[in-house]
Amino acid sequence: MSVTIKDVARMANVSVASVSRALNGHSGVTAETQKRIREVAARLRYVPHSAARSLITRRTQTIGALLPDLHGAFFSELIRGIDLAARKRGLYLLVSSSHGDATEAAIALRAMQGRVDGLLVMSPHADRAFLDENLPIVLPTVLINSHVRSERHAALDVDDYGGALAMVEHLTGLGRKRIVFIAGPEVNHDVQERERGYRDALARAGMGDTATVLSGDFTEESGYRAGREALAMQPRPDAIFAANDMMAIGCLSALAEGGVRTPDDIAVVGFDDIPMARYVSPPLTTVRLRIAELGAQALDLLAEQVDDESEPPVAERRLIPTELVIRSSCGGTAKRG
Amino acid sequence: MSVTIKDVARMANVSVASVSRALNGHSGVTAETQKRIREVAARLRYVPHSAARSLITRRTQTIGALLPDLHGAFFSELIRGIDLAARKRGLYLLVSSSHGDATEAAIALRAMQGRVDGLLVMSPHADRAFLDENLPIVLPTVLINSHVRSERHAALDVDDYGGALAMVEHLTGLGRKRIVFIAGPEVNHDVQERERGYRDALARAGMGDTATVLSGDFTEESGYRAGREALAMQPRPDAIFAANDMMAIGCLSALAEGGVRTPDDIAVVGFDDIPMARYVSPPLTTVRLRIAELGAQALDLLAEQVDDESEPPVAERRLIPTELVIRSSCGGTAKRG
DNA sequence: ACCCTTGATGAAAACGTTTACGTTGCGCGC
DNA sequence: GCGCGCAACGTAAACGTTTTCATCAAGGGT
Repeated sequence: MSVTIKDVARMANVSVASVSRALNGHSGVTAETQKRIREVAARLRYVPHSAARSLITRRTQTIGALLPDLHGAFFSELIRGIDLAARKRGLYLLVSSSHGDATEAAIALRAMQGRVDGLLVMSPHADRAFLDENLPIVLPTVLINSHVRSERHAALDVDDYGGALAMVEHLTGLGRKRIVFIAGPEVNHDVQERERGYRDALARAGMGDTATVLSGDFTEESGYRAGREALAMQPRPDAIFAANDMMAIGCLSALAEGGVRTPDDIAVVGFDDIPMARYVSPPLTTVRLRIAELGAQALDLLAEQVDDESEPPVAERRLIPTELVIRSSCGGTAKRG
Repeated sequence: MSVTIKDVARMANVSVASVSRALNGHSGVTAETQKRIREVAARLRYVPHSAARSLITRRTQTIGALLPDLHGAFFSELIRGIDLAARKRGLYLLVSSSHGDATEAAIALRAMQGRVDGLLVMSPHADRAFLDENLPIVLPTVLINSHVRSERHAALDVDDYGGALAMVEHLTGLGRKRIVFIAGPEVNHDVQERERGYRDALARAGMGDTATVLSGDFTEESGYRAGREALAMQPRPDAIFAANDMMAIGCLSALAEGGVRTPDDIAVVGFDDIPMARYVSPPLTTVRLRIAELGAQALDLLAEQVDDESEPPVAERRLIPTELVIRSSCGGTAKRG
């Protein structure tokens, strides 16, 4: 049926061992015979049977990615980053996403057993117990944007804290005095970090006692509600920092409805830099996440672990920096589009 | 090191053959021994070595997806659809995306050789010659949204034509008389189909001679330019159909700037139903694509082909229906949000 | 009582690689 | 000229499954 290493060996008048050596660039084969073997292989369109190879080398050249049910841009950016980095290293990418619950995620994780050399895990279900239960200890793993701190697994997070800190410092720098924060789902790790950045920035500015947190759930509607709440406050805030862009956008509507000018009366800023952010009115100042970079670096980190199996996996933890995107909704200097 | 079928066999006092049979649910093993073997396997946390299995069965239980550099939501929806359908069938998903040029895509395609049981191909580079050159004939393949008609490969397309047809019929039904179309990149297959739908709908309404096409390239800016062009036309159009939402949004800006009311003076409609579409002012009437369904059905189609290898792959071609989303930018009845 | 069928089980081959080890031939130092 | 080392190459084992074939016991029909 398909052409195997034996066919190549026969056609080139050598043993299978030589073919293997020649094709893998190992020593112990003349440049001349190597050339001949390579030519024969190319002519026969020989492609090594990956399963057979994996069986003996115990390497699959594949890494698995366990991803959550993400919203559009985030997901594609992440995969793009991972995929590009993987291809650069000649690795394959096995993807499993959109798990409804922890059980589904566990099944997916288990299914990847033995098919991958390493694992990229980003999942809301992936808490400590979950990982201990479902992850084979030996498998190199990198946790992406996880709240779990494990001494066994490396982790790579987006710098939510730093981004929020920078954003609030920008607002205080512009002279805003009463900055309220619209929070997101409580369980969300990103939200917690963003709120922490908000509080710390206020504290640094000596305004720690002004911290005010309105509740939200990442939806536009909850942002709208929070906006109306803010309007009713006495004294009124002069800036609103929403934990994500969708809520900021909802908030903008509420303010516009209330006849309040943005940013003149109240500045509104968000987080994520979703595509829509630049099109709302006024264009939204926000924090950009470099998701592709997150994915790429996660893969690199993982690949390093996979490569030197000698080392016990260091539980390194890296942060991906965020970037302040100043548009006009904050009333500051517009640095970029 | 890891636990193999031999370990299970030894612990259960049977041969490896029986273990294989028991675990795969084959006949020729007592219910009793099967139970015993299953228990031992579970206790040892035995998981079959997939490479060894693939080596002998010549099945990898994996399907490959060659995807282009897609924009956010489209990409994630597609993968979600594919992934969900794949998991339902116990198949794995090997992804390779974001190929800059045809060479990169070819390399990626070749690399998947032997690692997958079937292929999902969606790529602007995947023309007839490309496929003939890089696709092993034996490998079941489904082409997604491709302009290539091949008698060798099944194909699954979004019904761009039908969507455009319905949209234009909706506009004519509302009494619009001078409907112009903003085209996208010429090479784009979707664009061509959308334009074809536009022209056919006009022809059906007996307005074939009013067909007017402005050029665009899918960017918001090109939509803006086309909008200004439309404003300058004599007589002015009373409806603008943009080949995608981003251009429609750019067009809206141009009209607003020109002091023209939408939809009263000129209706504006788009295509894609990107998330932003409902948030612009006025909310955009558009055509929704069911991308997840596209992905899911593509996988199903492929899986069928993989399963009955007896049949020579029928070059079936299916269409995924589109859905008209009526908002207020067309001046018609708002049916949904 | 004997043969034949049937069903459960085991032994071993096969899948296509990589690699440890053995063999050969050649050049080089003495 | 002789042994020695080394490079090139071949042989065969090993990886962990599935599956074919053989074996064996039990049971049923004559």
